[in-house]
Amino acid sequence: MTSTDAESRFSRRRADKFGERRRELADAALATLADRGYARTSLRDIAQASGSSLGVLHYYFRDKVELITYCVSRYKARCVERYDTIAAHATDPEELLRDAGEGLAATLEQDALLHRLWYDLRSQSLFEESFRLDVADIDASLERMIGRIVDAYAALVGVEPRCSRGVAYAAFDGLFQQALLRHLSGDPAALDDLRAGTRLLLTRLV
Amino acid sequence: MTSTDAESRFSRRRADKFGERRRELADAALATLADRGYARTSLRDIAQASGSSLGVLHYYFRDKVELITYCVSRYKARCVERYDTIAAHATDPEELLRDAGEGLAATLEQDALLHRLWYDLRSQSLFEESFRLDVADIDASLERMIGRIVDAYAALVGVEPRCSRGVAYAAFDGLFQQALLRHLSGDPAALDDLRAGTRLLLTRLV
DNA sequence: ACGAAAGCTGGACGGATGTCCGAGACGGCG
DNA sequence: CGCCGTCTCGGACATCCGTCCAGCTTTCGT
Repeated sequence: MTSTDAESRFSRRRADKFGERRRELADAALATLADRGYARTSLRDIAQASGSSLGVLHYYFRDKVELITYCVSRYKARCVERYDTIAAHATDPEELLRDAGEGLAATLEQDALLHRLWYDLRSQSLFEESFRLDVADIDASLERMIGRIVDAYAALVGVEPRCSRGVAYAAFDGLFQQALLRHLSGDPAALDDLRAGTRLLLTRLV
Repeated sequence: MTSTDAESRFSRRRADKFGERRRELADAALATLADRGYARTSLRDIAQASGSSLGVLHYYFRDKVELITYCVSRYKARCVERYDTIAAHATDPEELLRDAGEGLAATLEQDALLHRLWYDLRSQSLFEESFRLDVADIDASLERMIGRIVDAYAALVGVEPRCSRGVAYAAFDGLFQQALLRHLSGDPAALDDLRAGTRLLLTRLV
């Protein structure tokens, strides 16, 4: 055990400043990651953007992998929270169709860079095995969220969903990814097409 | 103009050994990219894997960006060719449903690493603007291919497709991407689920 | 108020990367 | 054979990266 072992330092206290600073640094790192992308973000970028230094990063995180992993797991929490707000509280099918499309379009517009980071990290996980577990966790939580919307719509129209959650999530994810691509390329119709596509997929898949 | 300007050297000849060697090197580079991923591939990796040297790469390509861009455009040609073989020649709907699912599953299994590279490059294009045009070209050609399958199926059952090509491609792409993720993670059911998902999407979307 | 622990700083280090170049090898033509 | 343009090699170079550390300042318990 070296004197810079983050683990032992952490366990030495209760639930304190140390974890708080870790979260603070991780959030700053997340902003930089979202801005530059995984492959182009160095520890120096993160340090500079967060107003700290290289030493601080290594003081709170054993190495870059631990930092990124911690960032991703925190990012996951944000994702789930973000998507859960879309869990439409509609009382009739038409309202839910509108809410679902509107929710997806809203998060696409507001958090475009975070979604971009998500697709970046998911692609990286195809090459870097150390990311796979966290990525699979996020993917599963997103699948559950789409599943809730599909189930809710099916219940409102009084039928059972006619496709698996996996297929439904895959289709919506593809739709969302294409919309993100076009939105970031400056296509003004991307958001409206996402709304229309959401409505179409939802009515056809259940 | 320096003595290493690939452009002028190229125009100095007809259509000759120079272009041929470029293609040869680009194909070797493509294999390395597919193996290690964009972010983890260096010029030294490419040189070593292709049995050449750093100097040769810089002799035939001005810099790394030109190499990668040329690789991607060549990769696009492969992609289109590959996907065009799926253009099912079926004579009845049931046969096309089977052929389409079988074709997607076959290319997913045989060319998994190339498809992985495609999703990697498409993610990178969200950050690196210089890739966007080529990526958009590939995306458009893939959308056309899915469109042909959808149109063919609709014609065989005697109706007009009930969704835009964009939505259809987005849904199939999401399905394929999820299948790739699971296939590369060792999920043995990924291929069968892709076949089933293809059938489901095709019948629901037209 | 004092000393120890925690927190932080800036830079040093070895290694990897993209770029570039000098020198040699190859191959066709005079 | 001898020459010269084409091609290739391996290394030099500056830069950037992740890691690590010696020493400084701040915080806090006693």
